Order: sequence, then structure tokens, then C-alpha cells
Amino acid sequence: MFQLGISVNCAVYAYDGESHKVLLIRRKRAPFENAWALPGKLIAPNDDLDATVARIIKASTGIKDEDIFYSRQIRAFVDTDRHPFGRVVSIAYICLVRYTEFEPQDSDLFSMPKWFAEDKIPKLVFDHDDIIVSSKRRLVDSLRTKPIVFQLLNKEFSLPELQSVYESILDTELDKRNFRRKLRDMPFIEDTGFLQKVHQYRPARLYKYNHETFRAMKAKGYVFSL
Amino acid sequence: MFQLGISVNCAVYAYDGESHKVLLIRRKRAPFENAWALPGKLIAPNDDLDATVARIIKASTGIKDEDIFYSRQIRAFVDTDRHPFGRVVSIAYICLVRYTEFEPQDSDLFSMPKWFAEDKIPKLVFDHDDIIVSSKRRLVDSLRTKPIVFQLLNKEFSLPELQSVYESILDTELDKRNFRRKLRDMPFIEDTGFLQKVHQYRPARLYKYNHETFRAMKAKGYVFSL
DNA sequence: ACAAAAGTGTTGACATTACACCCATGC
DNA sequence: GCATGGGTGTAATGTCAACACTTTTGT
Repeated sequence: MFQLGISVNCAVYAYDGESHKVLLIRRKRAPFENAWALPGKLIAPNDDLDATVARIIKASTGIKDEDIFYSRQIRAFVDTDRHPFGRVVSIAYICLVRYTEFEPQDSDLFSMPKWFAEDKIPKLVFDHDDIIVSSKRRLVDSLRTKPIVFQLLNKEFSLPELQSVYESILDTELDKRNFRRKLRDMPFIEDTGFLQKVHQYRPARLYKYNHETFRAMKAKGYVFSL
Repeated sequence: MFQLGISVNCAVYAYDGESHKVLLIRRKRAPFENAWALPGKLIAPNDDLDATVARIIKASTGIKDEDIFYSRQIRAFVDTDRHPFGRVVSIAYICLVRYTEFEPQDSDLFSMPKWFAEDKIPKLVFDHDDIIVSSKRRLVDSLRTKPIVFQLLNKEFSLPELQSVYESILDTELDKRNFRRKLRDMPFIEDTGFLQKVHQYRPARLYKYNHETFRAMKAKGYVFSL
């Protein structure tokens, strides 16, 4: 055993109604104080990973309820020369949050947390650029193979919103009729009967995701695929 | 920063002609000396992850050439109470090797390295059971979505062998005609013109995998899927 | 000639794509 | 009534699953 540190870094994604965004902060400490980085912190001696992730999300977005976001480990980034102070292992996480429920704000850990569109991401410290690349790949993959879009939308959402998220993240245009048919035919996507009024035009129907139904189907061999 | 260790553990898979096997060793050190475990070691201060993985494979199988196996990180396993000596982070890897090119043997690090069928795996130390579960899931997933079976077979292989590997790992029976058609139609699987003579019956045609062809197709948008 | 494993095609069901117009709402 | 975004069906094509017999080889 020798001296080193373990940090957890989170690639936090949200969808603001236009496109997907990732949350970046400015560092409050050396090295590279004030540089743009992924929100992260060293793991405390008795904290586990999930607690550390929750702490990071809480600090960067001010959210109270820690249990309402999705997070999965991507992998560990280890490189003898990635950190000037010595070896630091970074365990990277991807987190999905609902834009409207999280409000980036300064904290003891970070300053200036801000949402960035994918093509506006500045140069980041350490190897955080690599982590962003891996997390985006994972995001695309997860979106295609798991019902996790719902983590980015309000509990009640419209099909146009759903399609817009997919188009933004997968970076393709999708056929409206085919997309809608496919999604509507999934039994775990339920019509709430309510309408959405966000503009002066025709309101969209609101749907909600029923996780129990999905779980039951999955247990019987169903595989989600967009 | 505080005192801890980083270990690398490898789930090493091979196919022996019958079914897929995973390599386990007996520990040479405390704690739990002599218990069955995944081959692994603490990372040395100036080694990177790939070098550590290579060292582990070399020690457990005696292979000389370190560059002929496939390895990918699964994820980091971190748990404050996973190791009795204090916090140890285990970074887990999945490795695929060719059975005939690797010969398990005792070394300075491990004793009694041995191939185990999936249903014969003994109780392992620490959380290595969890690592095995994750690595198997990853193996199945990778087999379905990437052309990596070839890492388990000789450079020249027959279609019956190929099918057998898939059947063993996916734990299903596959239709011979459908399987063969699908694989033979992949342009990166090339007929060598040679025949295999392993028994007294009709010999099978030998094929080989052309990675360059696959890469070119992938660059043009092709996605592998079994 | 026989035992064992290698090899080969067709059909029906299902899923995916392509494509253009009407509808509901607020101003 | 008009501007804007929400909503709908069908036909053609491609993909996947089911299925049984012939060929080659060594003994």
C-alpha cells in the first residue's frame, strides 16, 4: 500500500427542452483552481461510492432529495501522471437528472456550476475530457438499450419531448410516426389522459413511465431497444 | 488522501473445446492464504493498469507474449469493508485468452491456477463472487455486440467451434443453419481453404477473422450483432 | 457400408422503413 | 382564419425463425 487518493467524478446530464447538457464546475482548490472540471471530490475514509456521488450532486445542484437521480459507474481512470500531486484514481459516474428539479449553485466544493451543450464544452482539467467521451458513449448506449430517458424528463412527458431527447443525444433525426408507434406500443408507457399546455398551439398528450410494468416484462425476457 | 491500496483482479476466460472456463488461483498471502480467488495483485507505485493486467496474466498462465490477449476494464469495486486490512479498491478486468496458448502454472504470485466451468466455481474470497457475476454479464454482452469470440479461438477456426463457444457462453442452443449463414455472410470472416482434422469424421472448413475488414466496415456505420 | 459430424435452402412471420396529410389550439 | 406544432396509417422491404436431409470422412 502506498499514498494515493480516490476521487469520484460525475458526468451529470440533463435535458433542458432544447438539447442535452452536461454540468461543469470551476474548481475551488489547487491544483488548477478555477479551471473547468467535472464535479467531483476525493472519497472520504468512511464514505462509500454512492454516498460520495450523492454528495457531489447535492453540492453542485443544491437538490435536497438525493434519491431521485440515476447514476451508474462508468469505470476507473488511473494514470500515474494524470494528477500533479501524485497518483489519483478517478472513478467516473454518469448521472441523469431532471433539469427542472436541479438548480446549479455555488457550494463549499464548487463554484459556477453551469450546463453546457456538447459542442460548447471548454477544455477541462486532468483527463476529464476522456471521461466526458466515455460518459457520452455510455449515455448513447444506455439510451438505446434501457428505459432511462425517463430520468431526464418530468414524470409526465409528451411524445414530442421524448423524441427530442433521443434526437439530441443520438444526434439523428427520427421518423415521427415510426418513433411514436414504437414507443406508444410499449406497455410501460401509459397515457395519463392529461394534456400539456406549453405554447399557444395544440397541446400534446402526457404519458408516464411505469417501471413495475417494465420490470415484469424484463423478467419474462423482454429486451428494451429503441 | 489516506492509506489504501488499489488491486487489479482479472476474470480470465478461455474455451477448451467443450465449454468456457474461468481461471482461478489459490492465494499465496494473508489474508485468506490458500483460498480460491481471482488472479490479482496490488498495483505497484509506477505501474499502470495495463502493465498490471499483463503481469497477472503472465504469472498465472506463464505466457511469454503479453500482447496476445484481450482485456477490458469492467469497473472498480469499492467497499469500505470488503477487505479486512482496510480499504482496498479492486479494479476488475475481463480477459479473453486462447486456451492452447496459455498454460496455468504456479508462480511467485499464485498457486494452483486452474480452469473452472461456470457451475463448478467454488466460493471465492472478498467480493470476487460479485466480480465474477459482473464479468460474466459483460462477457455475454460483448459477445453479442462485438467480434471478440475470435480471441477465444485459434486464429483458424471452424464454424462448429464458433457456434459451440456461443452456445456455451450464451447458454442457449442456436440453429445451425441460421447461425452459419449469418456468420459466413460477415465479410470479415474469411474461408482459408484449409480443413481441420480432429476426428475420424468429415473435417470442418477453417475460417479466419480479418480485423481490418471489420474496422473498415465499422467506420462506415456497420454494427456487429449476433 | 456404417457411424458421426459437416454442410446446405426455402418459406412464413414479424419488424422496420418510407412517406403526406389532417387536426387542435390561441391569437 | 392562420400559423404552429400534434397527431395519424399503409405498403414495401428486410430480417429472423423454423425446419430435414445430403455429404464427407475414417474405419
